[in-house]
Amino acid sequence: MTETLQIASTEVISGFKALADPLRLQVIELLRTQEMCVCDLCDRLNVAQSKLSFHLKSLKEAKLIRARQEGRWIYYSLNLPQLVLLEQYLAEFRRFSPILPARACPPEA
Amino acid sequence: MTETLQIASTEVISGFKALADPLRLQVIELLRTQEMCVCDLCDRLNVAQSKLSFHLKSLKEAKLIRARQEGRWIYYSLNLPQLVLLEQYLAEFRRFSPILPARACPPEA
DNA sequence: TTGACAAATCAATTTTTTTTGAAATGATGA
DNA sequence: TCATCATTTCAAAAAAAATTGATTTGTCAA
Repeated sequence: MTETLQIASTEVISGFKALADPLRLQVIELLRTQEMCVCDLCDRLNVAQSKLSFHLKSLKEAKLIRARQEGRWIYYSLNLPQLVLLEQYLAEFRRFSPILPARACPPEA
Repeated sequence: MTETLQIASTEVISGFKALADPLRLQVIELLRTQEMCVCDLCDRLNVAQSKLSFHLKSLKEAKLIRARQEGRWIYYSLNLPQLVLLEQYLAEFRRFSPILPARACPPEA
């Protein structure tokens, strides 16, 4: 395996972006153990529904959650594989990082 | 082990926030294999120095990188443990997530 | 000392993201 | 068909983050 300069994909970036907000992270954590409909999430997070909707959209676009409609309700659930993808992106750094040798900047003339 | 509702720490959030930008992610990737001084990073990323400085600060505040001064140069390097912390935060989800059972919203009267 | 250079800081501006409340959509059951 | 309810969408306002160019800080070497 060579250098593998990982051009971070848009997916990775939008994933991190979606996780970079306390409310969205709380949503993710609530969905950790079970599917939930919007009204439940609203109640538990005590947040206006249109606000929540906005954040759910961002999580969904980042593919971190999935939506399933059932009658008038929409159930959201975690999309584990996408979280795993981000986890693995980070794991790469651990995998192949020399012990960070210094490197002289002014090219030793 | 019980529910372990992980109140995502500020550290985790600022970590993800710092990673949620293409330029900052590129910095992280460049530092993956070696320490680098600001001028090198500037060159490689072809970006104004004050702009880079702004982003380096955000990465540093998130503890994802460290700075070491040597003469007039400042060398930046990855702070692996902090990346690992984020990795582990994500790993938690994989560890303890039931296969996402549905849950009826209108409490079955 | 002084001049040159690396890097950080600053203030002003621009861009992006978030919040808010109101309106639209769409499914349901009477 | 109609009223109701869950949710999304929208437009305007507010807040936060990023960009820019100029200035400052600090270090070194002449």
